[in-house]
Amino acid sequence: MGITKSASFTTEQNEMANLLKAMANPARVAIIQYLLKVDTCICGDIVNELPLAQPTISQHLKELKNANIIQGTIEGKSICYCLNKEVFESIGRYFMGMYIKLDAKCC
Amino acid sequence: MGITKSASFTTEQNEMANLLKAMANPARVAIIQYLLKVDTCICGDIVNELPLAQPTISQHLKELKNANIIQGTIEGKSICYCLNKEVFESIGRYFMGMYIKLDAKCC
DNA sequence: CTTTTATATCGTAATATTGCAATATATAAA
DNA sequence: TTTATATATTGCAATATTACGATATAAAAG
Repeated sequence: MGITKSASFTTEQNEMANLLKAMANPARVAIIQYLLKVDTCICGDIVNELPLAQPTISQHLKELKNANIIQGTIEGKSICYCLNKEVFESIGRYFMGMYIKLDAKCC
Repeated sequence: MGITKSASFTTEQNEMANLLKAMANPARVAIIQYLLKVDTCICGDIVNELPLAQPTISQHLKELKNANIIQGTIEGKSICYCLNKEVFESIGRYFMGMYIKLDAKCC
């Protein structure tokens, strides 16, 4: 039905799925990589960096903000965005933890 | 348009987005966690573990297989599934790498 | 061969996502 | 105040995802 049966799963499972979903789009991957590359708060120029219309990017930024992956501060008439470090540590540990627990041998 | 402009982004960006998308669903998060928990190849009992119908789980397993996150081997009339270790190392490193590069200070 | 068990595929309904034009809002500059 | 610049919101069309009943396939058991 296009609707995910969230109620059937744990809060942790739903939260992880939502966080991953917020990153699971090439435009948002590109935004994250760009924010990492410039290594500082950037004001405004994300729109010029990506081959998408301004409303589309605004929408992607909103989703990243909702997922707490980025934060934005109003700076005059533009907005400064940057990545939230803790989120990347948390996801990184999640996956590295799985990797370490996993056995090398498989079926 | 519901269609992602994949052609506008790099192969790496699209591949990362696809890999994350394959994990970005609570049912698939639950499947991955279950496969990790049992810590061995399991044959058949995923359907009994999750509150979803058999065709739905079959579909989720197919998506995980397509993304190379799990692999399945035919074992008589059932199928043995297990997680692909490399994928988790690769994603883990991706996020930990970002975490390390990130500056503590933000806007 | 027939039945049982395990899994896959098809078809379809409900809902979600993506992208953008048009437009709104808000601040800064003139 | 008027204009320019930056970002957000609305509304909508195109497409994707999720879930499942019905059915198909495939191997093992009887």
